[in-house]
Amino acid sequence: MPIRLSSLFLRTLREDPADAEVESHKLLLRAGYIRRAAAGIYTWLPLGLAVKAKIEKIVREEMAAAGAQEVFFPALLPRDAYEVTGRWTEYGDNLFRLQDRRKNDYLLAPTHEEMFTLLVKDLYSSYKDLPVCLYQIQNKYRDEARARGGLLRGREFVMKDAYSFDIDDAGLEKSYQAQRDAYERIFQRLGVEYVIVKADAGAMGGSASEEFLSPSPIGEDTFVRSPGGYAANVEAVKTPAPEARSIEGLPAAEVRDTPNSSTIASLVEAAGITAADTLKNVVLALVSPEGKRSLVMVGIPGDREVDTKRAEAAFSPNEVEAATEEDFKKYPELVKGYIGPKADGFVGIKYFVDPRVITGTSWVTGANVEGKHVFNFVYGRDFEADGIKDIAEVRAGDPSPDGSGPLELARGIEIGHVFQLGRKYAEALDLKVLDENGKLITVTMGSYGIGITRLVAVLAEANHDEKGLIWPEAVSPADVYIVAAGKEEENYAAAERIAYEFEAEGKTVILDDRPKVSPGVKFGDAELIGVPYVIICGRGIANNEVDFWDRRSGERRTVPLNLVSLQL
RNA sequence: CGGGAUGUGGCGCAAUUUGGUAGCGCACCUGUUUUGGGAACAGGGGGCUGCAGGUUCAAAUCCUGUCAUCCCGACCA
Repeated sequence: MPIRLSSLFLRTLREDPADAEVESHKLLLRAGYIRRAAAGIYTWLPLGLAVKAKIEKIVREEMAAAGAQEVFFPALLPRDAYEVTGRWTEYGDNLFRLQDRRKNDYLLAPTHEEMFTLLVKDLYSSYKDLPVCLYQIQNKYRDEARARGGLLRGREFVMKDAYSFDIDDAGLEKSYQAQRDAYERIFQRLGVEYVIVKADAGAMGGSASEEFLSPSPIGEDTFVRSPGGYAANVEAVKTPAPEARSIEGLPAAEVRDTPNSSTIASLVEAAGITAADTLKNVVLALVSPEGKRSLVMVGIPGDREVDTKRAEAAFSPNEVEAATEEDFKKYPELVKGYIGPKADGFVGIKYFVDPRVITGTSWVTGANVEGKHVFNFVYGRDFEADGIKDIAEVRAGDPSPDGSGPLELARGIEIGHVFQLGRKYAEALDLKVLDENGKLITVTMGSYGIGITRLVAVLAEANHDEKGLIWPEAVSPADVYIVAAGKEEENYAAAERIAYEFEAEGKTVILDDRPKVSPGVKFGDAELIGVPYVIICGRGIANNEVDFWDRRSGERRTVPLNLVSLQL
């Protein structure tokens, strides 16, 4: 049966809703795909549901092809499982918590690692059962501090999450590759542009991790790529260290007066050097998961700022904050504005340096005395560090870690994430199986996510013009959109006939059979709703002709009625 | 959580400065005419102005509190 606009639950809007900012959000609301129920929570209308179902269908087909089996967990979970892994507390304010009538704690699941792990533990106990890969397509709940962009970052959203279970690392590698390949096929079939970037795996304690980003100026993730094909999330970029140089013959370190030069800018101005010649020593406060606060100092080239995300990744699982006045008070040795590395170090403060600070490099840096800096301060001769921390900002033009050329910075929307979790959850939840020698071994896991509802937004974002949406064929709510225009009965009859012909061929049809609606309104709605092919049954019907519109190219042509079905 | 802004029929907005009891466009309903680019005319339905207090003869408007929403930032397995 064609979807009839005369009875479809739909109301299109002529004006942009005031609280929508990004195009996909505006258009999905205007074209009647979704309605806002609360901040970051959306109701799906028939058209929206059709698009979502198309995406899910493709995902299911490719998951099956990759050997994954579908299950379905509750979204409402008891506290227990999350207590074992510590996430009941660790997840913080982002977790939706609630109680039942007996005051037992529950949560709305933000993710399901625990449940999958426990399910496999529940049913399997032999290496012969593995590998196995399970997935679900499910609502997730995260009480985001700030939902944004409509479907782009919601507090309730649909995610496909898959988990692989293997007995060893080689198996995990294979399972990971199978999912990664499936993701490539899924995104290709959906017609969505994507870049696979290396991601930082630190926080989750696993090893390999890659994100699928869809490049977009409204993306929340910044990534880098090189002409030679390197791509990584900024958090994961490893700054290449230059070759160590000889210390021989370098001028001796020299403390000079540099009054009123407590900032890099004023120092550069006063000393006639460049910011890149200076070593900026940033004091950071680390807050451990247990809430303990400690200070560290990191020396980075003076022309760069600290990238908070990179710092968080480098010091994970600690949280990183700027040191406060109170922190400084506890360490009177630190002379603000003139802080520098000390041969014997500061008591209680670890000192790290940027990877670019290597043996033989010479710096201008603080002398730990008000109004003085030390020049020709050479790493490996005059000072050392406790280690390397790569927390400085990455800039366009920086060399790629693999030597494949200068990096370019771009924004992207995360649409998928594949991740070798390893044994973190299996260990925490005691998921073990017997191996062929009858010995218990811990299972190793992979985790693979695709943001289904986010994909609706990403596809809308990438496929629209000023008139409305233009869906890729694979996800369009229908294959063809037929408009009965004009008032003549035969136009409506012809539209009906064509609709049933397409349906008979297995195509899905939206039929605008609304009586007494002017052609302009119908054309406008057709363009707004965005089915890629539109057929107009109007004044041409008298000559057995219809108009065929290609929504994407804008091409319009008149075709004989009997050849209509050949157009698709 | 910090900064900014906004809450008025389904949607977009006005009236708030200067208190006087809510209006316009779209959408919706009825009728007539109209039908290839968001028709015309006539008639009509729908709003405790986010909520709670307060001031006042009188509050959408002033005051206090509170809640919510949006944007920027922080945060975001």
